[in-house]
Amino acid sequence: MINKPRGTEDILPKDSALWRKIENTIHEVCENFGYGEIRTPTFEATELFERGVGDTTDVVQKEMYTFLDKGERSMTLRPEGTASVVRAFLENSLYANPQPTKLYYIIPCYRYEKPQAGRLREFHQFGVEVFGAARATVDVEVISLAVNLLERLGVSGVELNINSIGCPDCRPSYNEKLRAHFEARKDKLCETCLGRLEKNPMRIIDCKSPVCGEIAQGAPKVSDHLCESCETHFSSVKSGLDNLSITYNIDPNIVRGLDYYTKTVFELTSNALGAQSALCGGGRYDGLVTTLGGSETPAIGFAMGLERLVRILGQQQEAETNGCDLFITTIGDVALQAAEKLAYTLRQSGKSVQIDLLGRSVKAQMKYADKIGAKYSVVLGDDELGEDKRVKHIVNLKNMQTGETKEDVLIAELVNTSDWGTFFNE
RNA sequence: GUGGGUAUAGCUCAGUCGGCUAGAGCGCCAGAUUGUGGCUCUGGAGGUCGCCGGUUCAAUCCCGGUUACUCACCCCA
Repeated sequence: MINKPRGTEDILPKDSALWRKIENTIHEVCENFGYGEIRTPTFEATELFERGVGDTTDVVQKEMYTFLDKGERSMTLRPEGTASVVRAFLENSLYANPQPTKLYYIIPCYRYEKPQAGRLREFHQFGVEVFGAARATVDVEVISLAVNLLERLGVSGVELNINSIGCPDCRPSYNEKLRAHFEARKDKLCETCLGRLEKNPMRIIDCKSPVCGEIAQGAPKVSDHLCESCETHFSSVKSGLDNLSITYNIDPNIVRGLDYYTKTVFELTSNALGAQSALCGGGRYDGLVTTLGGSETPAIGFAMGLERLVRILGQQQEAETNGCDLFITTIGDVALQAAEKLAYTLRQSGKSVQIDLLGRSVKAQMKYADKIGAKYSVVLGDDELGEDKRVKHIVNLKNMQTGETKEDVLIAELVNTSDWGTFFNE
């Protein structure tokens, strides 16, 4: 017996309806907001993520599926979507189109992590990226898109948390103050935080170790050290959200684990998720396009975890059965041939029809029709076939919900009627 | 990568203070007079008791290891 790889999931027919509903809603919302879908490769040159995501991050340092291809090139299964989209934006010169460029994607991502509730090695993200627009209006639009998606899906109990983490103008001086603060207490910091001290001291604030957390309590806050431009940007974002009546909390501890973020960062969390409560995370990344070799281009985006969304919605609602419109019960092989033909005709015209595939008794076939949720059924046997074993064109149509039977229905009538409920005056 | 919990039928779980052919409920399949489902009844199939090793006359049960699942930490969606 070969099992699925650790941290992967089979999505079975009973769940795929919910997945499709989510995906369809995503396409609708993005259409309404004017975003175009982009599809990029599942694997990319490893260097793209090292430079794009940042080589100080855990994602790059220890969670990537990296391998050498037959040409000895280092390739990596994408751990997230943003770096690829930026690469595609530059490689396809999308900046030459009318700006801004508004993109979205639904993709599988791969991270070598230890699986847990809401965390898998292969998982799916819905993400949105906007290039070439620096104003707070975009931040608000992007956030409102995420909020509206959850509204349309009927996800409840979600909180929006926002913060600003500054820009290349104000971050260096803030980082110096932070570094000074932590440097003085260096001996108490955990090992990972010692590494962060040099490369990215802001991430120490995020550290969950109790000692580091305590030291971080007294650390200077980003919000008190924003430059004027970041300050006004952040307040525009806030008033923009107020304008749309979107409620939010300001959470100074959101720092984001990916190095590329600047200014606005935000996340949507749900209390229905357990420890991995983040449903959606994102923010502005004005420096990333330059890092990946493009000219200076402001950008913002987010990613939403689809498995986490499914987890919430799966708790909220019953899975629908796919059912079928008509089950044709058959007696004997001649009748089966007639049934195959009738089923094929009806299926061609868009009806969902099933026939017996196991050669079972009439009773067992009816039982099966009931179990799969057939709305109507007919029986095809000698009585319907006539003397020359050709179909006489008359059947009894049974309404499986009410048990009512409509006798002597012409097969032609059955084929030509779009709603069989009319046979029962429904 | 670190820590806790769990591992017996397709599913949810009993159970054996170590001892004859390992159980229940649900599900699946079949039957309850000949061509009609849902309720009920009867029967059946299905388990190397996660895997390897140790202790023992004897292990599904005790011990060690291992793997998987799961939850949490870290990190993140």
